[in-house]
Amino acid sequence: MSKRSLEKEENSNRPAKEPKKHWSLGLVESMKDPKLIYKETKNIIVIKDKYPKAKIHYLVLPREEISSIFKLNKSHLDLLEEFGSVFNTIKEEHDCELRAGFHAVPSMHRLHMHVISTDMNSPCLKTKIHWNSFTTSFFILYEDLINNLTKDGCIEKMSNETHKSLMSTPLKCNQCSFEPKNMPQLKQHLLIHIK
DNA sequence: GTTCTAGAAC
DNA sequence: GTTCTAGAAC
Repeated sequence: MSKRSLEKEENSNRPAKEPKKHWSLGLVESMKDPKLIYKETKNIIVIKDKYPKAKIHYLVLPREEISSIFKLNKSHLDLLEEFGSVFNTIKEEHDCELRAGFHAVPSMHRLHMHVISTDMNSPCLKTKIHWNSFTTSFFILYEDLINNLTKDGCIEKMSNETHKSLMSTPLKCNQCSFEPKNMPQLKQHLLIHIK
């Protein structure tokens, strides 16, 4: 008698034919989820980050299928100008300091600009990589990206060496000179900066 | 991107 | 013994 292998479907309600999508397409899926959409315009959708790394954390994405910052050229400057307008609008709607920028090495598909508050106070902020991806030059500020694109006509890829080096940067508070020993100590320390 | 967890660090 | 980090995930 042959042994029947068990189906390894995560969701048994979903038709088995539907292939499981790769995690890196998660943002494209999230853009379709009304529960996650914060606001939208003709060319842009703003969603709430599913794993926010601060009290406020949104993602600004184009409806156009631009996979990452590396597909950008000068023809996209108008679209990016709209990113800036959306950022200004979001700032008007919030009482806290907000920063806008892009990860130098994005993990997820679809060009996305992070709009994140400086408190960095969130249960989803867990690792050194999380921290360094928002507090080192791995985080390309919106204005810097515009300047680089205007100057070079494209966004240069970061070398693996630079990437590795930035991710292993020793922890340092983003609001003072404190250098915590580890992540729990950093997270505890961040609380003193909350008004 | 997150989850899980082995083993390093304490 | 417990806390914490960091690498694999087919």
